[in-house]
Amino acid sequence: MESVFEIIAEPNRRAILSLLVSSQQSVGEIERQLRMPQPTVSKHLRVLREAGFVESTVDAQRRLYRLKPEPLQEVEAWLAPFRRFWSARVDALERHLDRMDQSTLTKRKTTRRR
Amino acid sequence: MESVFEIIAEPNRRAILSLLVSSQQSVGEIERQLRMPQPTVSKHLRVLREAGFVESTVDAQRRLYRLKPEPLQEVEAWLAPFRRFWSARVDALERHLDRMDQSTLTKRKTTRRR
DNA sequence: GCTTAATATACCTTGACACGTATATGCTCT
DNA sequence: AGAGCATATACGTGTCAAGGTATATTAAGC
Repeated sequence: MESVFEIIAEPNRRAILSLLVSSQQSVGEIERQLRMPQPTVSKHLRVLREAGFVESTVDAQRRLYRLKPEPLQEVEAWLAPFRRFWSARVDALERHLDRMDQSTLTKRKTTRRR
Repeated sequence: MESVFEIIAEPNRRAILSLLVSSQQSVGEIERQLRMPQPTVSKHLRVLREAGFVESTVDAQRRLYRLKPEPLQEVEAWLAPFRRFWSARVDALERHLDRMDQSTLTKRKTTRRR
């Protein structure tokens, strides 16, 4: 389980991460919201913690888990070069469509991205 | 091999994708540049093609592979909510640093993101 | 101090997938 | 048509990680 990509390949872990975007959560809260057995949650949290995706603080018997940004920023960084690529493709497609059919130009313009 | 995340979990596949950012490549070119056995390249390309990451066109005996944007945009989309989260964290850190040490303010400001 | 709640860990089993080696398919050129 | 190159597929094997069940740890409250 070396790379950040292997970590987020697991659906349950992605679910946990998405859940933590809103706010920190205890193990029990995660368990209930995602309907997964407690050992499963704990094991995935361990993987996420060791990979730096989350950190935990102690609150009585509970442990509160919250996100840490670095690993996902690593994914973001890997993705960056591709972003240039696909926005170029979208632009090219739009230019192509503009030439093909002027009648739908207005409609498309309103929903154009970037 | 359902999700796009499982696809990009494999390091060789990520290498192939990164290689294709610059331009389309034949199987042999990929094989040589990444120093991996030909069946390995072909098998990974098959996975990438079936998942929509790449498409191929025939050029005599060669097959030229090029990127398709959609699956990686899916990753991008999943990542989006987290981006809000970590830029907030960075801002908080910067404010904190601004208070701590005014002497380095100028230098940091020049390299600040977003 | 004992019981209960919250979380972590141990152990086992199963399945998936990446790799290597060998072979098949397909195209080109003479 | 046959030889040679480029790419794809088949098959057998080993590894590793996820899940389930059971149990251990730690803290709280009476």
